[in-house]
Amino acid sequence: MGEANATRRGPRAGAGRGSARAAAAGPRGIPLSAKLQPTQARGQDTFEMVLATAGEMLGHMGFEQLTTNAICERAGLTPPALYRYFPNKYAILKELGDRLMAAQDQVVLDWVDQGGLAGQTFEERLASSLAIHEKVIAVTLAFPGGSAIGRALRAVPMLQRLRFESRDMVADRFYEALRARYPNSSEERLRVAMRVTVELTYAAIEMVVEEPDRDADLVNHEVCLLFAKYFETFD
Amino acid sequence: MGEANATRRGPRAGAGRGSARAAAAGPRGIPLSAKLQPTQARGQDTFEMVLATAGEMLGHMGFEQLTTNAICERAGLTPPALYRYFPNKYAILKELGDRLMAAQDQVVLDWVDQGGLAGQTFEERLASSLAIHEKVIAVTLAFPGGSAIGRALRAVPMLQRLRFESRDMVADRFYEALRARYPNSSEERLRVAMRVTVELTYAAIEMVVEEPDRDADLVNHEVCLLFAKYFETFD
DNA sequence: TGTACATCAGTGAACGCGCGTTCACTGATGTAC
DNA sequence: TGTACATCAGTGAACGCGCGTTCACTGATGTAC
Repeated sequence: MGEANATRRGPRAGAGRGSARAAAAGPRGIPLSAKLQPTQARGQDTFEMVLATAGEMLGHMGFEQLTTNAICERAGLTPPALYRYFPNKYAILKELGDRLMAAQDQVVLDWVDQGGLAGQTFEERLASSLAIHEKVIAVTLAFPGGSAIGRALRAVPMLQRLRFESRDMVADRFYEALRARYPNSSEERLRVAMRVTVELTYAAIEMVVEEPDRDADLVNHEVCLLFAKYFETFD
Repeated sequence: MGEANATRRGPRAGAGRGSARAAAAGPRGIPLSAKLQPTQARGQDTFEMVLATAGEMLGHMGFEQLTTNAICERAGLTPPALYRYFPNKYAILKELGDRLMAAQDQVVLDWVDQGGLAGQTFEERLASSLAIHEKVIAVTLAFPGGSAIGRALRAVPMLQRLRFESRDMVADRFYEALRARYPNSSEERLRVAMRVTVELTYAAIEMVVEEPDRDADLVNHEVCLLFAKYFETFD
């Protein structure tokens, strides 16, 4: 039987390479996107269960130690149930990363839309920036495995691109929100400045999230002061 | 023979747990420190060969894909030669991380000792900070696998501590260099400020290193301007 | 409203591969007298 | 200065484990008439 299976498996080896799914493949040809979207409620539950379990496990371990088998065991599923929706663990990480970034981006973009960057006085801007910092930190801490997912987004080459895209998108929104306010700063400078601002803001947030019991409020305050002063260089 | 080996291996299982080496063990009991220091020139060469090969490989792949067997194959060694000096791949990453951080720290501390933080005018300080930024970036890019090692230092929980220690050490040196200059700022605030400065500086450097062909000079300039303005808040 | 059929969802069991690791051993280097 | 011995360094070959993955199958849900 073993041999029969082996020969029958033959033509399937490397499935996905060059196939329709290749469009969603990562750098090394590893497909990242979900294989199938569940259509029934039961399938949806399973899909979410995998993500919730993986997120929870990432709270206790590095993403390296995370394995599909372990997720299944903990979630009370069998591996084929997981493989029905996710081709591999990176697809799970990608989905978690997408969701974490979407959750973070949403509070930030809402904040921008509600005039978060439009404070008139220095103190106003400082307070506004402090508020969004704390909100993003809260969102990240509330997200199961949030800090580990954040780390994975930096460390896994194929997820890094997603992080850059999210950051650049937020930076573009910052740019648009501030363009009119600082008519004498060049577009080039203002765009780079916003990219730096967003990237360093996220780094500062990670700093607080990774060492949570260590002066979080003081760090937040200094970081916001830092950016408030920096924004005074635009004109 | 297989059985005889199995029984003979028995007492060795879990060696290191509770033994003398446990002192150097990581969070989950995984020992990190080198097993044996080579005493002869030949051993030194092997030790360095492992590190050089691992660093080189990290330039092409994420640290997850890095395996001890693959390092050996590429280095032209057999696994037991590697295991003579390194208990696992994390010990290799740790050694590389130590060396990268030592190389970075050295240029930074030399810069501090040579008055890098002591510029009198705003322009002087800006230029000085730009110089050290570029130097650290150059050191990182010149280090084989530098950017991947930097990522591993963030992502691997057991290496993260080393990164924090290095950062705090540099921040303390910054504090000491500036203490006298800003007598009216509280120790607490100045220490936190230095920690934030160093952390965000490294984040900015990683940003440039990870996306090297993208406005590196503009980013550097903005980042240095950012910190120069921030330093004006001390008194 | 009930039956027949198609599709969706998940199971039990196993597979192959390669990773980390170790064994008994050979060869190279250093050292005591 | 040469020999004997101890220690250091590295080899060839294999092991067990567990990870990712797949198979043929059963059960659950939805739908057409």
